Amino acid sequence: MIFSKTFGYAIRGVLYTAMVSNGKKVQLDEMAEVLNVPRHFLGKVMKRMVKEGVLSSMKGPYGGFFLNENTMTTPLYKIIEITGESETFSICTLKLSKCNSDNPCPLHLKMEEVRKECLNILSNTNIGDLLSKDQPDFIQSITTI
Amino acid sequence: MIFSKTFGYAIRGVLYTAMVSNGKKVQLDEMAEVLNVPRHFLGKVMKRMVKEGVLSSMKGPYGGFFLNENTMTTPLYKIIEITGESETFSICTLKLSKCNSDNPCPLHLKMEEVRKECLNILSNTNIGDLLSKDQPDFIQSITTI
DNA sequence: AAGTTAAGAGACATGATTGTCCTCAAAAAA
DNA sequence: TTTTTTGAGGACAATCATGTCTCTTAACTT
Repeated sequence: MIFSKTFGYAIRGVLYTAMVSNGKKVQLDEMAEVLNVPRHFLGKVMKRMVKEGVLSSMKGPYGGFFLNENTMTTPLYKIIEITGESETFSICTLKLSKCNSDNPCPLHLKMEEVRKECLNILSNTNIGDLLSKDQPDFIQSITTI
Repeated sequence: MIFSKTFGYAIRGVLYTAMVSNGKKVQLDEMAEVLNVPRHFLGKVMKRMVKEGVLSSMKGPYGGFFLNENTMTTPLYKIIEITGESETFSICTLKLSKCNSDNPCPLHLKMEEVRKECLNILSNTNIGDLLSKDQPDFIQSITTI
């Protein structure tokens, strides 16, 4: 499954915030540098996360991004929605808009199962799940591009 | 799985050729019109199919595209390769180039299985398989956009 | 041989995604 | 209240996928 770069940035941004902020807030500058992501672009991505309630932010000195009550339980699919990619799971592989179960293209059935499996993963995995593994070099795994 | 429009055009072009050509050849003009695809763009896609041996073509009057000994046994994955999308199956969901089984990103394991399943489908399905179903309105299913 | 028909191929146009730059707004510190 | 720090937001640039236009090349017909 190929999703946008934006999706990758979003996940990594949220995960990084969750990992390093123990009460304190994480600044965009730090985040962009450590994640090796264009700062202003990341800013817009994170802004959308905040707007949709996945994360919170505060301006001014000692401001930055921080977790809220939703963050850990946000399913990855929610982030797919926010980055505008939920159509991924309904768009026909051959890009036929009229393709569906009743009028399937020749690839429809075979692809349907893969699509569903992927949708299941993204719906049933949340941010907390990604963090809860005892991966010693977790930070490294999301910052090494 | 989202692949390019180009991939969709390629598959539909080859399938259409296989369906309507009984010995005779299929012209680009007809194909583009029936498939509802930009003519010159489709031309370039089909050209690549010919260059890679998936299909054959002939210029001049009564020329056009026609099947060859490879067409029916061409796995869909071959067309993925031709349209330059084989990286789909190795690119990390978070777009981390260093992500792999030894140094996995938090999503790596979960996505790996989906990716493998999809790769299996595309490797084990060929053009002939897509045609062999007795779908009465097959042509309609690949021409109705 | 000349004309016609079709694919091949290059140059350019458009649109979406990604990336950059500069300014604004809010929150804290001085 | 002024200054500083930080995210928010708009305008624009670069890149890549897709689409359009025009000319060239090859094969057949006359």
